[in-house]
Amino acid sequence: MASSVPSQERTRDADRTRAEILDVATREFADHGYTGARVDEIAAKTSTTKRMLYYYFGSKEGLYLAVLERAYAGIRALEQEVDVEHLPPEAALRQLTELTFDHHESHPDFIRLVSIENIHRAEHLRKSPALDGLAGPALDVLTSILERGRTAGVFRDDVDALDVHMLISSFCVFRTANRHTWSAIFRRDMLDPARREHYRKLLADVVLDHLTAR
Amino acid sequence: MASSVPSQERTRDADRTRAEILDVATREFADHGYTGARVDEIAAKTSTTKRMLYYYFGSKEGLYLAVLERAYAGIRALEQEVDVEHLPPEAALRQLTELTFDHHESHPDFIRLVSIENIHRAEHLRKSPALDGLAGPALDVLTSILERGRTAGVFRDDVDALDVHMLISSFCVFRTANRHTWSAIFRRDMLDPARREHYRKLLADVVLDHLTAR
Amino acid sequence: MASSVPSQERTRDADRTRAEILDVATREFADHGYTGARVDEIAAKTSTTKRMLYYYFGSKEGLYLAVLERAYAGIRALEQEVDVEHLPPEAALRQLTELTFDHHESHPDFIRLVSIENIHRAEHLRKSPALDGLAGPALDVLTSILERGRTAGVFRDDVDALDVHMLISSFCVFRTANRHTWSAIFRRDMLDPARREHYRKLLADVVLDHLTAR
Amino acid sequence: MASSVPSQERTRDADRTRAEILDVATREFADHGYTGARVDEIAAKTSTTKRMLYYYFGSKEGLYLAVLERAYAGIRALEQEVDVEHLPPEAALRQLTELTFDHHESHPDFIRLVSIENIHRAEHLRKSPALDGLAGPALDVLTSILERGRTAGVFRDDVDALDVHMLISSFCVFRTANRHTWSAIFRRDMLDPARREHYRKLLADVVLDHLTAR
DNA sequence: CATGAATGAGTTTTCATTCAT
DNA sequence: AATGAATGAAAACTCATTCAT
Repeated sequence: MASSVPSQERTRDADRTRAEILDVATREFADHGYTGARVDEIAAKTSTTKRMLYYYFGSKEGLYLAVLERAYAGIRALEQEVDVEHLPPEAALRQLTELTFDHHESHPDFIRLVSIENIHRAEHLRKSPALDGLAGPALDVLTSILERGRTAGVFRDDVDALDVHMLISSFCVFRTANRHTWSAIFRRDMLDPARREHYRKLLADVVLDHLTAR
Repeated sequence: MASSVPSQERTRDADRTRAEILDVATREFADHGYTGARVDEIAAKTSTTKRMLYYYFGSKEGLYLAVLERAYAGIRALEQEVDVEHLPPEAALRQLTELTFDHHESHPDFIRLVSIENIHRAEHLRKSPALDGLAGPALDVLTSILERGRTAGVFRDDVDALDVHMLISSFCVFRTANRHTWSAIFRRDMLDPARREHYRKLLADVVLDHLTAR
Repeated sequence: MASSVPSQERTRDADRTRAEILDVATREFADHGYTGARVDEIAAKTSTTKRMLYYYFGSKEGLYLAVLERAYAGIRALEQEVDVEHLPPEAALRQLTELTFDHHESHPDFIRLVSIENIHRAEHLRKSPALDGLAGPALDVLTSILERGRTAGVFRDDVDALDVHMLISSFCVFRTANRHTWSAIFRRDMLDPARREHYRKLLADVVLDHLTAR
Repeated sequence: MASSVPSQERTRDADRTRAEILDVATREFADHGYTGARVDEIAAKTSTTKRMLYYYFGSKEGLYLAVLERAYAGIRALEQEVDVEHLPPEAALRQLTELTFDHHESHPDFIRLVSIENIHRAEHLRKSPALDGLAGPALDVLTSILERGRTAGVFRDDVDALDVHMLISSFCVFRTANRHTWSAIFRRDMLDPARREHYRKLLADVVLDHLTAR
């Protein structure tokens, strides 16, 4: 039966091949940076060949771009998971913060890719249409929570949703992105599972303390 | 005068050559990453030749290491500038936070180097003796301020100096390190001079709100 | 015919390329030593490029190793040529000695490579599996001849096959390996064809005189 | 007193410096070959500097030549040590053979230099006047012994002194020069002190067996 | 769609030698 | 007679990409 649906078969294989290449490439780019990653190495770790890689993605840069876009696309999922509209503003904000925290922790490759892309001044990301509409979803939930909080009189009214997002992101990103130099200098692993809960609560406290101050 | 002391002259020239190479190399490594930086390019932007670069630093990695060590050494200067012992704890903490903020803003190359070094899992930094004693100075002032604040009853007593330092650093580093992807997505330049004061105050507020909460 | 079997064709081309590189490299390494040989020069004398050389052999050392292994492998052929079992011991020993003599004379590159490898304290050869089982074949025939000679009472019984092999080898190797300094000092070319027969007989006589002495 | 004879002083220092450089250079050239030896390395292992090396020997080749000439000059000493005229021919030949054997064993660096020079087809040695008159002394004693032996009727009369010298040299040189590949293949160290006497006697026996055969 | 072989331009590194003092 | 710094040419090696089949 399978052999009677060659085109679908082929397509499914093609998708599988593409996905495999992207998986491997994500790991390699995240591990060694854009320049540091080796096309040969990526191909070798794949069940296909280098030729396929060029067939599907055109060039090293094309492959990197595809990796980057897929990584950002995966991130959008966060917002859809969130359902905090029914919670009171403070609880909702705490939960969103913690969800963001969890999300960063479970996507270290993505954070490394972002670091790498920043080293390259986001020249690839900027050219990509993948980020269109990435800002909205990321902020909508937060904006709504802050709104409710302000209306309810529990949140200060001089704060910007994007700044709160920046505060949360900076902590979450830093914890993963700067893990190695931090541990080299301060002998403390910010990703030590034993301290996870501590950091998770610390961040939420910091955010709420600021929003509810005075 | 100087020209009458030949041996010093020679030494000074060598130091000047070394320093010039390090200046250029810092820029190039910060700009393009370790792998992305080109020894040829570094040499070309120098008044000496590629050969000298190997004469002084042995290899590309040796040069990168020297750049990294010098960059971290320059950071130690911060702590010596700080003199907040005479201020009341809250004012002192605010000032230390702002000084740290300023310091990061004025050393973008250093922050890029740190990002790059994290991509490499701090393998170079870890091997270097340059980071010995880097932790202490960075935390001593903060520890003392927190102590005073706790004694005076104005600061909570369940906070770790290193965590406060992490909170401050994460914001300062993120603002510079993730500038480009942030701006690509949210269309807001975190380094826009017009928003500088805003962020500077925001961070200090956040830190103080948390320390003085309840 | 061959052109109708593409995969074999490809393989054969690759083998041909490999073999060509090895041929040229053997000459160059034998001529100038390991350090003295130039990768660029080897490549230039090839119908391919330097890149291919690295593609197949990984590094200059890898290429040298391949050259060395192939050279030693070629030597094993000697033992298979020898068929002296039907001769009486003395005639057999004389013939084996002369065959060894001939073999060395016709493989000057091999002897040079061995000299070179000794300068490097056999560090490459020692790491190579190519020499496994090289000792056996080289000695089996000789051992058998000596045995027969002893049994027949024509050879002394206090001689070691390996020592006889050493005696023969030293003369044959020296004649080629030290040709140049010898000729510079004594004005006599040990490889002069006119003296070939003389040396060939001399060696066999020396070996037999010792084996049959008393 | 010493300081009152500056020119002699200087000369003596100069000689000492020259000698030290030659000592180090001999080791380095013998260890790594002509191309493999590094001028920097030689200078570094010296108590003087690279400049001195060029001052005294002009170039790497000049230094190598000086090393080679000194090494050959040292060899000439052998013949002066020998005093076998009072011994009967057979004993004299045995003793000369053993002396030659001992001499080679105690000059491994010289033998390595000879191998190296042969790799370079004796191009340096040939240009050097150092070898003039090297042949004579080396053969005079042997020639005289053979003469006496022939006259006495104990030695065959169809042997050439130079061929006997070649027979002796080949064994002695091979034992040192090919030590490493031999041991790699046959697992027997030809320089093992425990086998020294054995080889020493073997060679003398072989030489005498041939000379006295029939 | 697949595959090993091939390529050219570039990248790091090395080395004997010389210069300024 | 001495020294650290400097140099240019060459050597080893790498990489993204394409070709032939």
